[in-house]
Amino acid sequence: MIKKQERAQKIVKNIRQILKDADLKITKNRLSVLELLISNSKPLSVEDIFKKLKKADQVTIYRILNQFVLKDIVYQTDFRSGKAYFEFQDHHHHHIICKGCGDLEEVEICLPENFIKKIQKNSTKFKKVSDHALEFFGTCGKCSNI
Amino acid sequence: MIKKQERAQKIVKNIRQILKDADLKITKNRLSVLELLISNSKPLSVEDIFKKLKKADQVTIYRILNQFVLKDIVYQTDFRSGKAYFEFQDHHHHHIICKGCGDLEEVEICLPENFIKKIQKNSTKFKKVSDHALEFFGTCGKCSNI
DNA sequence: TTAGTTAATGCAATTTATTTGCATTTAGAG
DNA sequence: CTCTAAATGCAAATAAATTGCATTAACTAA
Repeated sequence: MIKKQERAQKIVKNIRQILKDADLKITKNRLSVLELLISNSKPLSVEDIFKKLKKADQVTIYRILNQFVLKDIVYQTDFRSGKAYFEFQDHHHHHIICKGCGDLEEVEICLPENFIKKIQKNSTKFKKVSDHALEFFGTCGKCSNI
Repeated sequence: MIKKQERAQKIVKNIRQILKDADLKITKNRLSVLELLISNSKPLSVEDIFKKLKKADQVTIYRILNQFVLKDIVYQTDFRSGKAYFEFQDHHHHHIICKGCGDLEEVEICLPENFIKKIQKNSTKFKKVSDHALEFFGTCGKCSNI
């Protein structure tokens, strides 16, 4: 019990610190959105967050997430679904998404070191690559048996 | 002059063949959408195509593009812009997109051979990875000087 | 601790992207 | 050339995201 409480306090403390570090005011909405993203390992849509929180307006969630993305607190991805998904980035990773059911799995492998360097070298317009989106698509076990 | 005409005829012939191979009826709209995508090297949005063609309804363009994607004739990407972009895929490649102005450049490098294999091996849910989206983001020369 | 300023929020309305329904037209098989 | 099913255009609907503005809450400094 104590352990769980301590852990919870630690997380809350971290969340506050994250907001402070990003020069964002500490508000109830920001805390709960960030806490939700941290405790959920999967990417969440605005709708997902709205349904789980209930107290915050959908517009506020949009605004908070856009700020978080600008401040590099959360990572935004699209999975060819027509809407944005958001994820807390404690470690860089990618996903495989099922074309059938949309289920997803984390992929821990990332691009080789020299990959980005090579791209920067070969580019005429770009000197610096700051970021990349890499998503894999496939069919999961369940869907391939249907 | 003759050369240009011959080339044009050849392209048109190819376009017709592409549609036939995909079991799609040859219609004026499909021909012009596909021709536009082939002659343009850059990914185009529905709006882009609509403005350039003028004769086809926007809804028809949506429907045509969705069919083309299903038939693997064109490739759909999002560049974190909130709308879909479409590109004729004569060769597999990726892009760098400027965070400032949205300008983009093709990237010819692709994932190493063993990369996909490794992912399939490590995955618990997925046996087969059929496809991937890889986009790089950065700041182009023009925008980094502003 | 409190007053004051600025930013955050909620609500309504709008914009933008995409999809759907249905009547009309057209491509292509026979 | 005719017939049928699919393609198209138009209107309307749905979905995702943004904007304007009045109200509220968070931080700063006294």
